[in-house]
Amino acid sequence: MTSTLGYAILAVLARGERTGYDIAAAMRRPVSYFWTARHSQIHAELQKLAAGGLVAFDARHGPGPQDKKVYRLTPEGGDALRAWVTEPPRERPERDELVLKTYASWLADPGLVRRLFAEQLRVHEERLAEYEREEELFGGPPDPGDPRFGNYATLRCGLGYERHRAEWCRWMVTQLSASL
Amino acid sequence: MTSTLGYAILAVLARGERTGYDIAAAMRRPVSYFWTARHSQIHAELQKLAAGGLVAFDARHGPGPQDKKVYRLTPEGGDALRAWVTEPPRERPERDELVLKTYASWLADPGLVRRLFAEQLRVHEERLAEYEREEELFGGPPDPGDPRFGNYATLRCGLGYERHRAEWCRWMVTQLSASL
DNA sequence: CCACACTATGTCACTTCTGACATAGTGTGG
DNA sequence: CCACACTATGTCAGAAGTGACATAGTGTGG
Repeated sequence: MTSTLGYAILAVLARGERTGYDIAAAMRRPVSYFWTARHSQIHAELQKLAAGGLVAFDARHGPGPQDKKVYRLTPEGGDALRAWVTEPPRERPERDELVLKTYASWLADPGLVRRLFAEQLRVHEERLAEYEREEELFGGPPDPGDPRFGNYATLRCGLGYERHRAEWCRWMVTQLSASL
Repeated sequence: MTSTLGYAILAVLARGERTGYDIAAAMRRPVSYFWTARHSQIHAELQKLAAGGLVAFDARHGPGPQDKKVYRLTPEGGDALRAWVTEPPRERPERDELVLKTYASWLADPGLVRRLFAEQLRVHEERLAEYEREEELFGGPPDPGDPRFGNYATLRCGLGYERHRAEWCRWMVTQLSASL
């Protein structure tokens, strides 16, 4: 019934009440690195969730032509989120533009391909450093019943992902250097 | 102009001529693990690519109500593909349902969450074993100018990804076991 | 005091992707 | 000889996601 975006929003609201704007900001750099949405999508989804009784809001005076709406989880929303969490995820199709480019890379100039991967390597190394700084702010893993466990566990995933990705880019650069 | 799916199709056709059905089959388990599309999307995209002159086809007698169409890259299609390969990829938003569930996992029953990750771990370990078998079929990395380099490099990426993912799932299971 | 960034909500046209429906020949195994 | 899987192309409704447009108050720095 509810889309995955809906659950992403519920997961954010489980941490505390937020405006649509706050939720969009939390998702801009993905909610701890794994789900993004524009505010246009979030406002629309919040209306659906409110219609379904999974979230409720108080209107308060705020800037702009409309009042601001502070959303919170309803008990039904909490139940729906809890039930969804332990259900197996649908196998989301992986779509990765860089890997697709790699698949076709034999056609292109090796020097240009090498530059592409060197640039990507830089991006992943930067992100890795950033995540490592953030990891230090946690003094080891929180308890699995603590909301902070969600943040820490997703950060661990991001950390592993960036490491894998950086290593692969480094390997690509090596391969392409050998052939020049 | 052309969508990423269009380039995915061009990348497949760069290996040789194919019918729409062949392309869909190649993408069902993603084109070497990174891009998927249904046949309904592929047929529609092939029509656009043909209209744009990036691919051409010969109709041959085949099963079904229509003739079968064997598509091939045109010189323009090859140029477009080659140019696209070395352009930086747009930062595709990451959307990962399992990581989203992790973010909300502190709300749910730790035993059920543990089961979810144990199951995911099994999936990744199986896939890893499969990829490792495939890697053995290559006797080391092909030359970067060889079409097989594309296959090998994407396989390497898949291998690294599955390893990272399995390791993370294992860590999650450990965390959730400690708290039971 | 003015410009600008930030807070805040919303609509709309458009693209992309999914899942179901529709149709039909060919080859294989029981 | 029949059922079934595979080859093969296509349409269509609807969901999901993007980017631009529209509007306006509040606080900060030069």
